[in-house]
Amino acid sequence: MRSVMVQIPNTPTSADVARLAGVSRATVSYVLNNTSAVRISEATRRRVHEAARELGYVPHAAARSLRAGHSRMVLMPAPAIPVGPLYSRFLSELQGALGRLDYTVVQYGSVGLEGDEAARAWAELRPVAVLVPGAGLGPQGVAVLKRSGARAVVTLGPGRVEGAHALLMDHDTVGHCAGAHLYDRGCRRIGVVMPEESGLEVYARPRLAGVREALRGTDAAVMELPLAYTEEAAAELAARWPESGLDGVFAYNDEYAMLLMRALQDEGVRIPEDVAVIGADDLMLGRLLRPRLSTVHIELPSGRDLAALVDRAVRDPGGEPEVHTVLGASVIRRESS
Amino acid sequence: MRSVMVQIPNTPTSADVARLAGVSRATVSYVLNNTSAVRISEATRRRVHEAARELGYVPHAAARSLRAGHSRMVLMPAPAIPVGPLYSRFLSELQGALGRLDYTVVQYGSVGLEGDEAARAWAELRPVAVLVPGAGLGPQGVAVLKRSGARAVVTLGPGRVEGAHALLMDHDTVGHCAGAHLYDRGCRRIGVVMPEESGLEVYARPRLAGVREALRGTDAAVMELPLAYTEEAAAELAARWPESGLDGVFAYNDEYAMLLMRALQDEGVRIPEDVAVIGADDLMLGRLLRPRLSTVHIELPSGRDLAALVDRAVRDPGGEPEVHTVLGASVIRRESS
DNA sequence: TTGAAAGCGGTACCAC
DNA sequence: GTGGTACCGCTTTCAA
Repeated sequence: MRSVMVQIPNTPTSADVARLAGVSRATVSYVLNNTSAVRISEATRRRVHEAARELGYVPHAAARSLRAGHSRMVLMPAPAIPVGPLYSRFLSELQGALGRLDYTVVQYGSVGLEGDEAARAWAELRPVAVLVPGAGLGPQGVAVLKRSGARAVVTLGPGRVEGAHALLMDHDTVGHCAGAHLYDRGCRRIGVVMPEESGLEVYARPRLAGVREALRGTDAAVMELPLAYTEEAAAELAARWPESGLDGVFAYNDEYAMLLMRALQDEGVRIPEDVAVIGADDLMLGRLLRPRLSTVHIELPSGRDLAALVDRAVRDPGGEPEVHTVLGASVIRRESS
Repeated sequence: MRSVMVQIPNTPTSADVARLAGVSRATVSYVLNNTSAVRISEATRRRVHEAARELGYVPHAAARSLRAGHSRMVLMPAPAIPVGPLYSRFLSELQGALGRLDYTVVQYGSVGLEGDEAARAWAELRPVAVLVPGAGLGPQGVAVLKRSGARAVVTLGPGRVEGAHALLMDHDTVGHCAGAHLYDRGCRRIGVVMPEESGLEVYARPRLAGVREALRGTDAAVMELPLAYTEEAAAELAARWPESGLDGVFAYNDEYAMLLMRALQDEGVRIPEDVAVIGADDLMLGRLLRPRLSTVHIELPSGRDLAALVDRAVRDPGGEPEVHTVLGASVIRRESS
């Protein structure tokens, strides 16, 4: 004896609530928003709440923000590639922190949209703030967003963009750490793994540059090692290893390091005696390898700090763009180097 | 000589465009939306486009959908825990497919919101469809969403919910595969790793149940092995291994399998001679372990199929909820079992 | 071919 | 204390 009501009822509006409670729409608004500037009798309050509950009334965010002239929506593009536990934690923390500040975090599925074109799509939602990881957003994009009401645009990536706040996450540092470490360990012919998977160049290039920089002016040579994330590619690379004469390698990250280490070991190359290996990201799996993997530990900014920056920027949109360097990198030496 | 204009201009509206182009707002709307029901002279078209470009006009999505009475927004909760490459791929594919069907995919940061409470928050955005992975959404939540205009609610998880379409991803199957395989390999005392990390019970419990089911009525015994994702916890578990008498273990997934294998090997337990190990998810790392890790390969539904389901449901909201079983599982035997 | 105007749902000012 | 009402930006009928 359920679902006697087959007809899907229209979405209830505040007018419906008002009618059912026998009051005006204004009163409904006052009650449901606890407007302090106006006093409503307890009896009326109850009637309104009761009516809203009965109808299952849910306010219409679009109507509200249209009227208010602004929203509390913080928009980020949804990551297109798998993100590791590090970044994932950071995201959760950020969402939690922004949520506590009463912002709504929304990740926009921007598959197939590029840079400033994406910015237009985001701008249609009139977010109060936009957080953009990676490069790809240009000054034009920032301008579009600001003109459409975004009070804060924050980039998280390698460089700063005119008009936007920046959390500089310069992966040069990561490569620099790795390069310096390998050099200290006595390596003079150093390979740097460059993943062939698309979407990773953003991190791979700066890391390579960092290694180069760390070794500039020394007697060490740097060699790029393009590598697809497959056993075959790794085996092929390992087969050519002896003739390469490499005595050290920065494997881009721990996962590529594991792939490469396995291939090298299968080939009879000894780690670290024949070649020192270091990864990055300090993933659990590095500790589980034998020899244990040396790695560059990366410290992302705290989600709470970024949330605070966003809030500050929203409250004072006129302020100078803040620029913070937030990517900490430090070598964790284990057994592979 | 840049930024002479310091004053932040107000967000341009279609009225501004109309004024600049010397036409009415209606005409602006016609032109920018390519309304076919009405013919606008080429000259006017150009003037409007020109004006829009010059002002950097971006339409206001909220106003538009308020007027239209519906949006093209497909909402999903943003994952709170790190997602693996499998699910990540699935998400990208889904976003791409929905994007091609002209939907906008938005992931709502629902950190700290529970089930039907979250549903209310989502409903405020008046999405045309809602996709909810996992359990946690009850019939009430579905009702709230539908009443607020969602034309399709799809759950992706272990069970179905009254009123919602369901993509049944029953992880029992995964455990069942693993259990049956271990039994076939001769195991009779079988351990099942239960991750202690929160958020994973949703998958762990059904997988355990699947193992139990596969072994029901046989002479094999099943034992739960709570395990935190740390080396210490794994070492402790491995230390107690001999007395446990286990000869087979389903390690929840490949990552926990790697953790456990390492601890067991460090303890001198031989794999697969002393104990057979199988993981799940068919991650690359399983192929890199020695012995190579047997695993349960999991087949998620195609993003395109789900996108099609959503589109169908949106076009025909009255239709019976579709229920599909979409989780394929098959054992990939390698060397660890 | 173009314009005037109503109205989507909510908020907040001003009367009563 | 409560109600009437103008208005946020956009679409779409109806008239001209």
